[in-house]
Amino acid sequence: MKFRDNEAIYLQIAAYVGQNILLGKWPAEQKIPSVRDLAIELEVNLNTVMRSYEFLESLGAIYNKRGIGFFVSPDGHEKVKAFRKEKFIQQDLHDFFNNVYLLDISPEEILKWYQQFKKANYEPKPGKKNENK
Amino acid sequence: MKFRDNEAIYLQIAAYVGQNILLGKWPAEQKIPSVRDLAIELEVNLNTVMRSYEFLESLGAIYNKRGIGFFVSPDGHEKVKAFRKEKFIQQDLHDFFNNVYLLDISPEEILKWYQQFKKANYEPKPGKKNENK
DNA sequence: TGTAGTGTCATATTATACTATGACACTAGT
DNA sequence: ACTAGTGTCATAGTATAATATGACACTACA
Repeated sequence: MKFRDNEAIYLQIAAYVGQNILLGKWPAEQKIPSVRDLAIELEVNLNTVMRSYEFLESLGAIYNKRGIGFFVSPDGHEKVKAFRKEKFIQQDLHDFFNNVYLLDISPEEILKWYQQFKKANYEPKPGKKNENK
Repeated sequence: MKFRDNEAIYLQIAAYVGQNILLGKWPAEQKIPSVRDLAIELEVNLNTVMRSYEFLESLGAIYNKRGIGFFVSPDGHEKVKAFRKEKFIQQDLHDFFNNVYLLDISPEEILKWYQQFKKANYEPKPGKKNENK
């Protein structure tokens, strides 16, 4: 997996897991990949994934069954959403608006780009099957 | 100065300097604070500010006069704007839209918040003078 | 010609993230 | 009972950011 260099890898992995929960790919009570499997899949160290899971567990988004693995909490979806919204409002929004203002970008242009974004990333593509992986 | 913990301090300082250039507070050919002065003002180490200035110099936004100090490049405004726009388009925009989609926030709400942001941060406040510091 | 202000360089130390590796205990299923 | 899969713990090593200091060369100016 490709990682940005401006954020800790374990937080990007937590965001990746959170996104799968938010999108419903990993529903409540479902087992998520083991720390070893996800480490191999994302090509990072086992300890790094463990740090991500510890973080998500501290949010109450996932929980652990001894000897078995990690599972999405019954209210995992809400927990992830609450955390992301908090961060979004408190941090991302201000920086984003500041850039829009300083770079002199019109709100209309932003709206247009957003429509393109949705189409490109979340529109059902009729010709494809098995988008999961 | 308060720094976020999710981005290197020297980059946040570079962004701070860049913002002053974009806002016209520090026009072309004007001398910017010495590494020592800015280090004291922002309560960081001298070396950290030097790293910020090296970075901005590599962008062509500022340049150095030996023994005197750093100055805003003739096209410093454009250089800063080009860099920020590139980063904005390539990195920030996708994450922002992704959050808007996942958190189910309406574009109309974003627009409303943006108007509030502009009023709160960039509207001239009649009662105040000497906003610089 | 001092001297204060400037950037520059070198070294050492601390903290954190990430990696690498080995060992251990718990659980499920054979 | 054995075994495979799970999380957990401990230790060590590497890289980077940030700090703390001291020393040096250049420039402007009194």
